[in-house]
Amino acid sequence: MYTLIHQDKNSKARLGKITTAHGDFDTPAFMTVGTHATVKGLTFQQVQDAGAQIVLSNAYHVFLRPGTEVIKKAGGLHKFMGWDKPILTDSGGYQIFSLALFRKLHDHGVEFKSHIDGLKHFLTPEDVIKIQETLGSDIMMPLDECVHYPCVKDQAKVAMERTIEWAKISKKAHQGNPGKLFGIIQGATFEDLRLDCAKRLVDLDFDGYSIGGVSVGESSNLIYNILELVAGVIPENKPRYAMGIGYPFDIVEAVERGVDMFDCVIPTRYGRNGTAFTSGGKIIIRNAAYTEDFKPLDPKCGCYTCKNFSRAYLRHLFNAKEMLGLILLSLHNVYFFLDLMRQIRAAIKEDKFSQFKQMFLMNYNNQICA
RNA sequence: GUGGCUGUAGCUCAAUUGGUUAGAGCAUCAGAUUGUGGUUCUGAGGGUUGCGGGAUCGUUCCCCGUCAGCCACC
Repeated sequence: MYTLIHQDKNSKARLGKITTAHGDFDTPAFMTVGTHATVKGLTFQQVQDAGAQIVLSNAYHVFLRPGTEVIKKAGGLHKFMGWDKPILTDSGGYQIFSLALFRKLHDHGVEFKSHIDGLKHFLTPEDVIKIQETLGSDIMMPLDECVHYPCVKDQAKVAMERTIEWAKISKKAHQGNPGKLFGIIQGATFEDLRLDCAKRLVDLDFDGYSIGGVSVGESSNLIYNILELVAGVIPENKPRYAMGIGYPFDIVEAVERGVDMFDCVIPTRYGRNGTAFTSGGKIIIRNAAYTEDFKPLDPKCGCYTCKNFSRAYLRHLFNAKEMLGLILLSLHNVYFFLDLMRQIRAAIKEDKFSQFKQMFLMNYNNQICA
């Protein structure tokens, strides 16, 4: 499934390719998030034009609405949403964290009380695999338990053990399925738990390994530390996926530590809330400073938004609460993240990742666009 | 012209019928958002209470004058 194409000579950054039933994608890869079978605000044509080779969706959310029966009748998630390239589906493990008020955890599964209609749904690890099979997911995540930060060690260990147990059950339930299945490494910020979890999941031999339970409130340095530690024990021939990461600088730091895959709501959520990411740092487009700023968001960007619209116009759209503002900023942010990945891959190919990182962070932190 | 009602933050309105530093929503300004619960959350600035006088220890509140707006009647 994973082919290592080139290992950067001066860092752990690596260039690779992942093969799925719906085509290949290059790594390091960023997956735009399409929780409800849509990348919010964008058509899949726009997502593809921005350079996306794979998108992420969410089994639990799609299971709740429209429901797996509808997806089945539609001929699978790809056909339903009109995207014929790879789809990775998250299991609902993150919803154990993010929807903590709506669920009860048990050793054999999780009971969710739907935030949509209040109905109770008990989901086992087998159920979650079955849902993802019905969706026709190319890369599946097993049900896992993601804990809050800070978390006491005893609690982190319980969640980790449960996650490993569920991983075993998921692997068994997944047998014979064409989709790939990853193992999710938990263990919060405790190095011994992380190493123990990684080792035991590697022994179970998954198609790839996710590093979960990061970016849940801890500092960047703690995140980098765990990523470096865990990436170091995942076999070289398996992809490493840092779930929910992150800011552009987080992605660059993680790539340097050998991480291959990322997903994050940041480009679309920030886009909807009026923040753009640029090579010169973050731009909060509502700020009065842009009232008469007729430059593009990022003069170095080749996206439709930057080629056609000014900061002043985008600020106007946000102030007037016009939906085009959300769309244009989401489009730019998605393009920016995907373009960042293209630049990262190009740098690794030439063994220049370290120089790239240094330049990128310098420009980004100096706010040269602002 | 006469009578009545209303004037409080940029806007719409509060202020326990005279009592600490006149509040709120919206707007403005700034910040937050990490495997998405789709316009959210947090903070800040902003007042000569139309203006002038008076009574009172003390007034957005009571009295007088004046200005503005609205309504009714001549």
